[in-house]
Amino acid sequence: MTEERYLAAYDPRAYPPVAVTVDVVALTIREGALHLLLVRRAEPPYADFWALPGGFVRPVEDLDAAAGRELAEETGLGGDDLRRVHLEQLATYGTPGRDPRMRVVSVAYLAFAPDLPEPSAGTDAGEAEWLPLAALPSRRLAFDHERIVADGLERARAKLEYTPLATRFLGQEFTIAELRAVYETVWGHPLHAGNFHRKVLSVPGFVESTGATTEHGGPRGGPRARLYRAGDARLLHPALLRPATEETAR
Amino acid sequence: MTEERYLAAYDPRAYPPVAVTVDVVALTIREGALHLLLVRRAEPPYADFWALPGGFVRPVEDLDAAAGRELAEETGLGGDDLRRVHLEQLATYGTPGRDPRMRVVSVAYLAFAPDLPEPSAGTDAGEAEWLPLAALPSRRLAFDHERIVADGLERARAKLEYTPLATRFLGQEFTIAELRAVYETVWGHPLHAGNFHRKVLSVPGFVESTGATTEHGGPRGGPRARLYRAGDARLLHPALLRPATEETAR
DNA sequence: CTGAGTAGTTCTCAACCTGAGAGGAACCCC
DNA sequence: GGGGTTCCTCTCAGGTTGAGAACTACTCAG
Repeated sequence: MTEERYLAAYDPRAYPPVAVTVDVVALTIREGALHLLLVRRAEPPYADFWALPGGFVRPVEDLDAAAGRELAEETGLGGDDLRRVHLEQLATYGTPGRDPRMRVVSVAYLAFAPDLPEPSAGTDAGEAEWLPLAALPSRRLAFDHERIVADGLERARAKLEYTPLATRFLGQEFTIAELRAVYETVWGHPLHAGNFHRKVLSVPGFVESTGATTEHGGPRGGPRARLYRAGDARLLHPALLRPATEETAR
Repeated sequence: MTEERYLAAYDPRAYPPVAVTVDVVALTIREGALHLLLVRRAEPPYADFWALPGGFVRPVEDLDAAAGRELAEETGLGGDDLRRVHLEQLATYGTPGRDPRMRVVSVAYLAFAPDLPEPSAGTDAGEAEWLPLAALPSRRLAFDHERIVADGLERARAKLEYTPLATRFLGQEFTIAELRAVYETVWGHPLHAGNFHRKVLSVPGFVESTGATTEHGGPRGGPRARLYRAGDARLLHPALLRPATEETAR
């Protein structure tokens, strides 16, 4: 059996070393637009390029923990704030040559965060920023990070359909209109306010009422809105499907 | 920036080595039951335990290629047969201590295969077998492979909802009833034949008619069935949702 | 060869869900 | 105080789903 042959005959220490890293696609919504957390690289390769926050997994550290640590380091977030962030494994990228220095296998994570204070605040160094996604196409990222971001975005769009994770972009209490704005921002098209409202309230466990309303109406008028918090569902049934996008990815 | 500090100050060669492996959750349907490909380990750790087929990623080998190679080695499949198998990345498992020998990060893959000849046929050694999933609970697997299998099964069930991958469990041509049997097997409950039929034919690109029918009726009677082949859709719109499973994973 | 049973396919009908539009009411700003 | 904006609810038509039944073509046992 090949596995056994390898385990027996093969001493990994004798082979070219492999490094394992984590990279985080961290998304948030600021001023109605999706933003991506990027850090500026100081050293080659790709010096001065922007890249996803990430780094080596430590010798005794779980992958999830490494991703959480990287996110905390770059955002300056800790404790409770960090606990409000959704973090999930996205995919693993390990094509030979993706890092010119050595074989690097990178486990990518996807994070949804509420609107946070400016990044890099807590950390020791370096430039970090929340980049509006609209500005991304004009910026080349290090390594294969553009592909990772694209995969992350697609995953994010899909996740909003069948999970209540849209609430992770918002504070503890939010209005249905704010929740709708999250969907519109991530999916990139407007939704019918009335139908969205009906649907959100009809899915069991998506949101629960706090009984309270906003203090004031909206800045441009309109009544006060009722406030909700996230419910206890982890999956939405029935799902909130996004309007058909013409071609079904044939 | 922490990543940079590491890259500069940190020589991975000086650290305890990390090994990267792939493991494959390969599923097929034989005699109306889901089966999982397992190999028997010859060497410690977990000698004599059954495990997922897998092994080290070679120094210059892409992750997907490594998974395909492991699958081919254990099934004795090659060329065209292998091309009919669906292979996708599942998730990555890297908790420290999951392999007692050293730090091992394993990239798991999920495969859907049509009913294949007995495994291990083409390979050089070792025991390999297709185990009916019903027999799995009574068997302890090596490492954290039970968890990986559980994750793979959940992914498989979800994938059948919104992709046409159920066809990958079947031959080039199949009847709607055979397709329905795949869904019933993977989801674990019976489906309404008439409604399933209507739905499959109404989703664009799921299946296309060959114009032919089976040579004979079924073994216990019934008319000949029309034959179809997989269509060109890669996503099902609208999806084929599985009946609500009581608790919505609250 | 015949009749009972099985299964593929189509149809019907009620229940539900969705998209689109409209309207009432609360609120902002001027 | 009035115009414009937004939250929330309602209505209605169209589509989809779940359940059941009908029709027909076939196999198998007798």
